[in-house]
Amino acid sequence: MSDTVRVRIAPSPTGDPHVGTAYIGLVNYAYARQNKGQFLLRIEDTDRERSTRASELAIYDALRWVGLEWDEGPDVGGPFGPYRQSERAEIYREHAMVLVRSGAAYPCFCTPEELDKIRLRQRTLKRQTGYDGTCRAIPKDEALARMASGETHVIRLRVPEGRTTILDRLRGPVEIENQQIDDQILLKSDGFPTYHLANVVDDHLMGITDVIRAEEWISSTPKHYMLYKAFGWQEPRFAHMPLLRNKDKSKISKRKNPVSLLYYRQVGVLPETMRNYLALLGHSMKDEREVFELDEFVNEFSFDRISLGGPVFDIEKLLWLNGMRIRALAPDALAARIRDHLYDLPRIAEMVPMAQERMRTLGDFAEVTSFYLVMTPKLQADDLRDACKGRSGKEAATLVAGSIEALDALKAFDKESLEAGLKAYCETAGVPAGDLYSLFRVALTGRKGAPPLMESMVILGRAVTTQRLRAAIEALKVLPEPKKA
RNA sequence: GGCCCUUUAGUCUAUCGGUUAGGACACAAGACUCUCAAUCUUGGGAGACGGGUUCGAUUCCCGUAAGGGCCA
Repeated sequence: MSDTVRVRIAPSPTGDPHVGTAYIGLVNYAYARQNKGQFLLRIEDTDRERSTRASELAIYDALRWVGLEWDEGPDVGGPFGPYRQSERAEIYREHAMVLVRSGAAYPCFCTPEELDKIRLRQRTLKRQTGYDGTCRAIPKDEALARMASGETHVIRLRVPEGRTTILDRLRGPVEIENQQIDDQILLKSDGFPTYHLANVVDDHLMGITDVIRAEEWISSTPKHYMLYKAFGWQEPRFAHMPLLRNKDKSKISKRKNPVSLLYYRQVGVLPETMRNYLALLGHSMKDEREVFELDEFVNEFSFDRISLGGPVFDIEKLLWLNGMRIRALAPDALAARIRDHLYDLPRIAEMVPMAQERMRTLGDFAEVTSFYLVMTPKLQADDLRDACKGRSGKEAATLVAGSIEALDALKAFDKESLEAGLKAYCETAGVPAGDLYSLFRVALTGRKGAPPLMESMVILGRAVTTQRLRAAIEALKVLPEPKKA
């Protein structure tokens, strides 16, 4: 292993770029810079169904926005590429074969039906479920021959007896019985690798010295140790950072929190606030300073100063910090930032079609479009009440909640998709579309009269739209019942 | 269900065996102010529980509980 520190983040390009990615990225970045090492970005797009190019580009955009520059990656290149897993399929296949030949892995020919049967039997016997190892016993020659004949198979890791002890820099040794670990699938029947194989192979081939990732991976680390051992490779050091949490302490999720970096950017959180705030979670500076710059964090970051309780992502404190940082800006600098954020021409141009026919003076533009720009429109109880069209607040809340799922299911967030998706939802829910739209209008704009809905949603974007709908659901749930006339 | 991780106020955290348990957000009160913010001052609020170890535990060990993650 080389002396220079090499670390990486490896996000999957599915959905919006996530605050968790920025959080882990920040720590990796700080560690790399502090040690004069390299910070790499690898795109884990082996899930061909869900990975999109748009999402990959959004990751670049969002990570650069928070100020994390990488030394090697799909877009900037580097000596250890390609850095996109979908372009490395052959490498994984070859490595899987190495393990099959050495006996550390074996092909499994069991069909899904057979696996179901195994599971069912284990369940009725109240035994631990998992692969029973049927194909382990197939002699290597026979197995190789069947593979060569084109018989459908996956490749599984032959998990040895005994126990595995991993070393986590933050927790010390963690021990686990190998029995707990299933014979992992390394290569799927379509020839694509699973996370574990791809991850270990890439980390090794890319010279990664330190794996700093989220705690959710800690229980798969023993599998990774086994793989390193099977290949005869030195494993990197591991550090598992605490997981960011929702208010209810569950793993941070878009159902309960805005998690898209794009959301925070759009709403006007400064990038330096975002990285400063993330640096406050799970780590503290020596003098407990809370407002500081990236380079200070790079200097002071230490694994010794990490606390392991999963921190709740608190938007209140984020906004307080943002206010502090806004006030600390020189007026000229702030002016420029506001101009870039609010009055950049493409953005205005997007809103003009909504505003033009509603304007008598130029100044009216500010009024008409204010709800696009504000972080949270104020919701009047009366307006919500009216928008319920006779339903109770709770019923309306359920209706909106269902519509969010319909929106989530949309691949594209454009006018046509929105219209089709919402219409279909209303039909299955047995609700006139107009009723839902009234709720949407108030939820999204804080007004009863506003520019066209679908277009407005497109301008607001997916993250802001869903966040506002969720806020409206909360308001609807506690909506006082109307006084009986 | 099995395994693993975690545990200081509503939230983020300091403390690396001896402190009146410190700071920050939020909250409350007051000051300033045409108002609202901002700012300043003040206030309430914490070591999950039970055992050990020790002269002494928030701190070390064990158990329980709770929360979380992963696997199924």
